[in-house]
Amino acid sequence: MLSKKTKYGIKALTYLAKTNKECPVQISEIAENENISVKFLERILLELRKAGVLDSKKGKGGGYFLARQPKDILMTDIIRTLEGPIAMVPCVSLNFYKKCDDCPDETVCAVNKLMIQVRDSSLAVFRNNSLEDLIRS
Amino acid sequence: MLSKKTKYGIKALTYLAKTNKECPVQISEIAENENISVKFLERILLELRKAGVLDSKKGKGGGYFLARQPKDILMTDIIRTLEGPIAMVPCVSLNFYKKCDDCPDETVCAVNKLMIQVRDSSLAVFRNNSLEDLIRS
DNA sequence: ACAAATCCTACTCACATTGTAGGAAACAAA
DNA sequence: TTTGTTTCCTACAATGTGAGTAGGATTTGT
Ligand code: FES
Ligand code: FES
Repeated sequence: MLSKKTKYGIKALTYLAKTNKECPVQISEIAENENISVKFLERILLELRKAGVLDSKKGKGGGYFLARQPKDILMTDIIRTLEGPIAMVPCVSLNFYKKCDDCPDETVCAVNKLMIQVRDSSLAVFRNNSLEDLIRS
Repeated sequence: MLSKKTKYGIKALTYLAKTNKECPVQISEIAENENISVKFLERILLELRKAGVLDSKKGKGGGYFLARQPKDILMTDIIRTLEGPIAMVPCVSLNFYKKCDDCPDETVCAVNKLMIQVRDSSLAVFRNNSLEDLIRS
């Protein structure tokens, strides 16, 4: 199940991409338009900024704005930042690999082989969708 | 993240498919060979039986066995039984559809459109893999 | 009758998710 | 330089979910 955090993050980013403003957009504006708790969204946008997807400006007239062009922000970036691994088991994760404690040998593990296929197919979708693709469709 | 329940379920089923015995196999035997808590596995196999994937025999000499041929047991059956929806958001689930409470209109929701693609690609993998495919690879 | 196995419900415990509180730091404008 | 506005950051609370356990009821072969 997709976490609310990731869901809210995607919605906030699409909001920023759609309302293609020059000036920074405040958290409260995004939260209001997308029905998200202000304080929760605040933390989410902070994570996205630290990941280099967003940039921000403090003080009066401040707010958030995209750090790159929408076409250069891939879903893989967003998902990995907010949701974590794309793979369903740690042993097939490209960016968050970890051995499965309960499988003696992953080269003969049926779950491993199945989940590699699932990872690849999901990854293809996320890689193939930029923020621009999302607001176009 | 794939739950332990589903992971254990798949492993138990592949064990049954591999050790292609005539007689029923006891929970304790599967649990021991696959490093699974006996009582936890007991509940899992019960769910699979209720879903029609497994069948069982009680009393002495009893145990579990596949209800169908391995090639006729698809991953979609197993995942939906143990893990629940394949989709990452309820609004794109084929078998467990539910409206998203926080999205006013799913026809204009970017998350919805993205997750439909993810669902379709995952579904293709699960539909394309039977229990027989898993033990062959 | 007895032993061996599944069946079934309820319970506990640990952890993650979701959301909130409250202030510190930066910035612009008066 | 003061004031108000905004992001920044940490800690906390409430809730929900996952994982595993306990204990007995039921069925079945010998
Ligand atoms: S090795 Fe990771 S699922 Fe078996
Ligand atoms: S309608 Fe389900 S994610 Fe927006």
